[in-house]
Amino acid sequence: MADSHAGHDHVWADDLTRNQELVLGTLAHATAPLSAYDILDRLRDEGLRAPLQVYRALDKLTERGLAHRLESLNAFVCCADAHCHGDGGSTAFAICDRCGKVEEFAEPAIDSKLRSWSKASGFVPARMTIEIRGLCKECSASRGP
Amino acid sequence: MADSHAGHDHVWADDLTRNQELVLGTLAHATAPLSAYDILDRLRDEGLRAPLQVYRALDKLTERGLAHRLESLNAFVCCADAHCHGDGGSTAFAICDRCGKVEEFAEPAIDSKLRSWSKASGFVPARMTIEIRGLCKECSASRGP
DNA sequence: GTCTAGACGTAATGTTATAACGTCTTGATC
DNA sequence: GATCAAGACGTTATAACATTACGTCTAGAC
Ligand SMILES: [Zn+2]
Ligand SMILES: [Zn+2]
Ligand SMILES: [Zn+2]
Ligand SMILES: [Zn+2]
Repeated sequence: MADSHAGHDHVWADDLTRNQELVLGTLAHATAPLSAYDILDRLRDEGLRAPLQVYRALDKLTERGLAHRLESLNAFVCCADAHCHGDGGSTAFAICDRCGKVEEFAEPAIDSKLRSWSKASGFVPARMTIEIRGLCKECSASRGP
Repeated sequence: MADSHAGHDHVWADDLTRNQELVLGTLAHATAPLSAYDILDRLRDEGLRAPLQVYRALDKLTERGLAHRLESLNAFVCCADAHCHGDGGSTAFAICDRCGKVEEFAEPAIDSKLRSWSKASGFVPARMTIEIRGLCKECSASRGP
């Protein structure tokens, strides 16, 4: 095969490897966060056989901000915010415990509060995790007032 | 043994079980977060043999706010803030990637921002995770200007 | 005394993540 | 064009984290 990894249906970046594209594509089509093993299962037909192939791709994708790891779930989502990639600001996630839907949002005021606490404490931040678990609008509506 | 589990050196609550006291005591004496298996290893001499004994105690302790789970580390710490226990407000953690030290702090403004985002979005929050990874004051000082 | 709820002990298993090794491709350098 | 270095890749094995399932024991309610 001369032309590598053709057949994808969206381009996120021009220099992703085949495995990275496969993993990102899988995340993009998912409606809920996927664990690395979920992703692996969905890519068996594409030839992936080992967890490490997925973890390596996820490492690169999260480094570049094209995907995010949800720490409270040990799972991954495709970045939903074009402005988010690599702007250094922290991103927050609201995760529905019932349907799995994830909303990615930025609250600059939160980021700024965390930074000012850090500055005051002498702590040098490298990475921030902000996750809310609960019920999304639809799921809470279907459970009573 | 008539009098159950004597010999501890601090009382956090009057109704902890023996396993819960052992686990909380272990966390209280640690200088960095401990995984469930770390805790288990330190309690072999007290008779604990299985992970579940530790996980069950941790579940109860975290429910009551006497210990906290650090999601980005899959590890646990003793609660460091007497005001924190069960006040419903979210607690934030700054975790040093070099020495492991954890600082627990409350930023009501952050909590309030997250709640107002939730209200505006129709999301019903149940639990919030706020963790900053980086270098503590001492560790960043010993690494250059 | 009987019943029940909850903590406990144990074994087995499931899930998430990394270590260690060698190969292959690509692109720079000589 | 040969050599070299960096980095993606494939594979196996293993480590680290967490839960399911089942039976026992005790304390308190009735
Ligand atoms: Zn994003
Ligand atoms: Zn939902
Ligand atoms: Zn606390
Ligand atoms: Zn430190």
